[in-house]
Amino acid sequence: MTSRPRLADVAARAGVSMKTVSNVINDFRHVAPETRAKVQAAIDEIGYRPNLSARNLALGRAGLIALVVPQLDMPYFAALSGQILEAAARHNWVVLIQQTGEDTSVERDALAGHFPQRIDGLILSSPRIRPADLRKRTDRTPLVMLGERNFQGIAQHVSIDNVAASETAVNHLIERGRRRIAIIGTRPTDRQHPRLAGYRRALRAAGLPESDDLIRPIRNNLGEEGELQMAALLAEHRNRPPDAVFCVTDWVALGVIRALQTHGLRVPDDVAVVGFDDIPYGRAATPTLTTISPDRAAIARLSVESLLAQMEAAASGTPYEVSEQPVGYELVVRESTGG
Amino acid sequence: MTSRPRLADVAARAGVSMKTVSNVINDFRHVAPETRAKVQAAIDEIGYRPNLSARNLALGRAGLIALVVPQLDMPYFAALSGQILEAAARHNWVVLIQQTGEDTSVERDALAGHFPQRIDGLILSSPRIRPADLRKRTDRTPLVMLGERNFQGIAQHVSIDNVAASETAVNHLIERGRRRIAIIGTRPTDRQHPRLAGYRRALRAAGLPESDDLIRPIRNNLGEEGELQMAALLAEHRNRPPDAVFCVTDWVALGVIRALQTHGLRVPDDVAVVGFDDIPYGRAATPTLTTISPDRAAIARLSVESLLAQMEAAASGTPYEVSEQPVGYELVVRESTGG
DNA sequence: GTGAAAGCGCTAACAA
DNA sequence: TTGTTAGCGCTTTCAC
Repeated sequence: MTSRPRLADVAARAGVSMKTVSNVINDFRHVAPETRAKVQAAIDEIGYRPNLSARNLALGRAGLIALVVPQLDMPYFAALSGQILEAAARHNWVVLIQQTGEDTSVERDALAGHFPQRIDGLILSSPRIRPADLRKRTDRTPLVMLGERNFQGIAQHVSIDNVAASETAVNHLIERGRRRIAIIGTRPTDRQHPRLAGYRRALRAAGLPESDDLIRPIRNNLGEEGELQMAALLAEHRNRPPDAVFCVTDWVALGVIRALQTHGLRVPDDVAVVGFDDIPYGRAATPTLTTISPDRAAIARLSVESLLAQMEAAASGTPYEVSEQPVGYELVVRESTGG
Repeated sequence: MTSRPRLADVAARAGVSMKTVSNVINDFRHVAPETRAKVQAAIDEIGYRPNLSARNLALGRAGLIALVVPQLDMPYFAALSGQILEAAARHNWVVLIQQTGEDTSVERDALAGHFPQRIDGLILSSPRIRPADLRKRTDRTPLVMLGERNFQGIAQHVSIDNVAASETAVNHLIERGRRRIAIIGTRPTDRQHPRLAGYRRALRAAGLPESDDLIRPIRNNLGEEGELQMAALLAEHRNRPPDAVFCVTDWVALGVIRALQTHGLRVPDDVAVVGFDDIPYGRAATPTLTTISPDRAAIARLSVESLLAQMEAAASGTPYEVSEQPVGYELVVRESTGG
């Protein structure tokens, strides 16, 4: 056995044509059961495995979908990527993971289709891409956007309902008797921010006052940033600190907890904290973190399936109607809001 | 423009042959500068990008290397994978990430070369694979093993010196005046465990007593497991708890810290804690975690380069001598051992 | 239900 | 230094 067995070798061994072997491999109907068995036996005997480069070349596809995320070592994206890998594998796709390192130009390049390889589809999870960027896009590669921003009618978007989820989180704080609730991770003027919108809706529904000085922005999604902003908040409200904080991500929430503990405040007794994302650390932290847990498996599955649908639409000339595709989420109550 | 431009289109436009275009694309010497410029102009004008399926088919390679890790959402592997992605991209490889989910049979399948695609090389990071598994391997795909176990002369192994690194970590505790140092994450009888060996070496060098009841195993690398084992340790040594704990991973260390705080012990005042791996959470935890930080970028780079060297050796018929390839590490001192 | 042959886009002999 | 051409291994018309 000098080289790997080819389809022709299987055909020779089974005494059938290449077409028949191909039919068996691709699970086509209209193959006589005994022919199928004979071919399968030959495949097993010589240990044949198809050469994907050749198949993809013949089919005119790349066999590759790209997943663009900020960084793989950010826990939310690591978990998400893991799920997408599995969903893609179920459709025989290899996932080309591209890290942007928070570099907007890399994200724009990805949108424009500038990849080291040709790709069949693109899943883009990038907090920085705006609807305007998408409108400029001319590349026709099937695209799915992830993340909290809305892309109404511009691109297929798979996401939880961030407004409702945030409202749920803040309602939970209100139900636990909290009245002075801060939000860390957005600026009061950001009208497009769904998590801020949910926060406001919950306060309003409960008849609680909204005050912009309990809203603090972050420059990036890091624990250090949460720590900094929480410290600033405490400094500004020395006499009357908030009794709860809603953080736009778990990662920020961990920093917030650090700042609170550093300043001698107890979590949740003095200040309750809720995060967002349900990253693995939330369960190992002290205290464990209450959070919104999106159904990541569903996000992965629906994203991959949408790519497939877009390809099929393109192949058949049917237009593909983009939509906002909602997925489920759950409030996970842990120690940081009193268990 | 009905279909994507091909190499032949570039050749026609530039008025040269396909061979010349190929030479330019692959950056061969012996192309007249002006010819090169002309071809490059044509490439830019029609927006040509090579079809990798066709190239790989012609070259008889897959253009793919596989990376096998337990789970992408385990922070150490997420960070490592991110680095390997980048190192591989520099050599024009796409990385097929395969998650084993701690399933040993999946790991064995990977070793045997059972992938959904053909691959050019394999990087395997799996705590469960033993030298014996490797000896049975007949598949000739270039292989690099990662992780703490040694594979002397059986497979290329890229890793920090785990014995020395552990000794460094424990020495640090000793220098801070700790005398009763526990280790969590191994059983006293495991003679092959490099981190246990380093722990023992440090104690012996300092003339400290070794006692097997300060050594606790874990069933898997989880915070919950660290918490459990630390609680058990405290229960057994109620009167005289250890004054420091060396944990075989950061993930376990976070659980250990949880258990200590739950039992009213202060970290590091009462008990100092050192972890291993330098996962991102260590910086966001309270207290921040002292740890051994392996040079992950070097691990990634050397792994990919070794695959390349193995392929070249195979192509030229030269034997490839496997070795233990050491990479650097660093002790990062943070709050959990007193800053 | 099965077979023969053309072609997917690229590389690399071999020629010139 | 550049051109010609035969494959790489698979799918897929089209005939049987």
